[in-house]
Amino acid sequence: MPDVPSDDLPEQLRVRREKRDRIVAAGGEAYPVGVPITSTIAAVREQYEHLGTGEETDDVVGVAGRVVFLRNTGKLCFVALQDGEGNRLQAMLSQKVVGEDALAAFKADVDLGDHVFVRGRVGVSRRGELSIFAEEWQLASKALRPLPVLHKDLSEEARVRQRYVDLIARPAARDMVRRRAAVVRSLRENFHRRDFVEVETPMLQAVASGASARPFSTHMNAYDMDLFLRIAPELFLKKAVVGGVERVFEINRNFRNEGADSSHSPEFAMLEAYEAYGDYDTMAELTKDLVQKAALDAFGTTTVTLADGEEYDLGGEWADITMYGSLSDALGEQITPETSVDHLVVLAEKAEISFDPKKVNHGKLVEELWEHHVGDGLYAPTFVRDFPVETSPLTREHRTTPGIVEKWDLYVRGFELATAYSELVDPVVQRERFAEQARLAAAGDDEAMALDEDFLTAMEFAMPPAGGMGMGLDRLLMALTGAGIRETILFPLVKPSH
RNA sequence: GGGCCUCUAGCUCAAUCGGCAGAGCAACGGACUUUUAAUCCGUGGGUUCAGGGUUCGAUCCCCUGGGGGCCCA
Repeated sequence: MPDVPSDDLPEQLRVRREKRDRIVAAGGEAYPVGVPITSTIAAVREQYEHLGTGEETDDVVGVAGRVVFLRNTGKLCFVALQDGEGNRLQAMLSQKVVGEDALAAFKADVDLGDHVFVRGRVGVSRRGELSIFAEEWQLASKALRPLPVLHKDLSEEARVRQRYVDLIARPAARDMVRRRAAVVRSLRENFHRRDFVEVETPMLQAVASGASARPFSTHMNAYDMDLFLRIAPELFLKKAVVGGVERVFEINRNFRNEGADSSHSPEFAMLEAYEAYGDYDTMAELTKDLVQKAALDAFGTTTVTLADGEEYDLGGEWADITMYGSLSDALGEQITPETSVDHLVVLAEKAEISFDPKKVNHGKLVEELWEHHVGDGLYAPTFVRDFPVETSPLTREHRTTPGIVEKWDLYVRGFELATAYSELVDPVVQRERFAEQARLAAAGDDEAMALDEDFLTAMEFAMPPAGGMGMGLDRLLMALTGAGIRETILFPLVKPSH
């Protein structure tokens, strides 16, 4: 805030700015280009963990870290330096060792939050704390804002607005970043072992298709043309399959212009994979392996401990149910693809499910009824198979049962984690499905899937039979940690506070 | 979209019935050579989210708007 006169700043900000100014005015460096580190906090901790209380070495190291604890007992100062992973190492500054001037400067210049360099011998204090007995110290970077209290969690709002502070203050925030990275890495390595090729498909699209969702729109000046941010990479990945990239995957962001809540973010990370000559059964095996290996690689176990302490088991075989079968069981009457819309409406009204009459059809009602009577109660990992055809315009019809499609949704802890199809590859049927979506759109369904003519052209060049799968990455992290979606995303969208 | 809760010091939170706006940590001045959220003495720090209303008087009650959270759809 360069325009704010320092008089108007809160005391703690003003004090730090004055220290910076004083250091610089005296010819010192508040922000040196570097400091001569010889080791890291983590390495020193690991290398000297065997030292006993009071033991000292002649090994001299130089390390730097953020000051998270500061104690001054007169002619002796203690400072705890923290690295980005939360590892801490104490430094002791004794007047006898660093000298009177250096100690006085340390007391005058250093605040909680600063990055500080110390060089000295490694040993263990009388109280048993591994320490550097500083022979010299140097400011590595001066903090102008005070750290929050480190003994209490930040408020949920502060966590997302200032994630960088959250990362300094809260171990769970630091873990999430690294766990997420480990999960993504595990997924990629798993795909690479299976000879899948990673591609990136367009974010900016002339037609946003491949899912039932409302897109963000934008404008390209050079072509004076409206564009959409993608809602799914599906159609492009299928074009890649047509072109011979027969095992293909993408990990990237999708954007949906819909509500945001504890399980929906307007931009979210999505994994999609397609396998020529696979089907929804091979996709189920693939998905289970991806999730279980990700849990093992990132957490060391398939029985993960959630944020509330609960243990959740992702290991072993997963339950497998069908949509019509499980709905029939829940209702105590047989529901089939032939069940009339009128009867489904009666059942929906009985369950007090609200629906838009002008968008209603057999498939939507069955899915609504299923979510209400079955889906909301699903907790253990469960594949839900064989969806109505109306709601799955990109999925091929079931190989033996008419009226349903070869699609499954994977439910984990009550929410939808992944979905997969035996892909529809008949270009004539695909065109008919798009035509039906167009009718829904004309009737006012703003989530109906848009027709992509170039996609249909691609299909006419013949796409091999294939299985396809999509999984929300943020949701995978939610499933593995029990956190809300905004905790799994490093910098989630936040409205400006003023 | 609807309902409920919430916004106070740098941070986390109090403030009884509408009556001087507080605590812990943090900060400032001082003491202290083994601290682990040290201890001791002293001090300062507020646009109570914004705007309006009621009132002698509003953090508190009412209205409008904004941010955040939860539940429902």
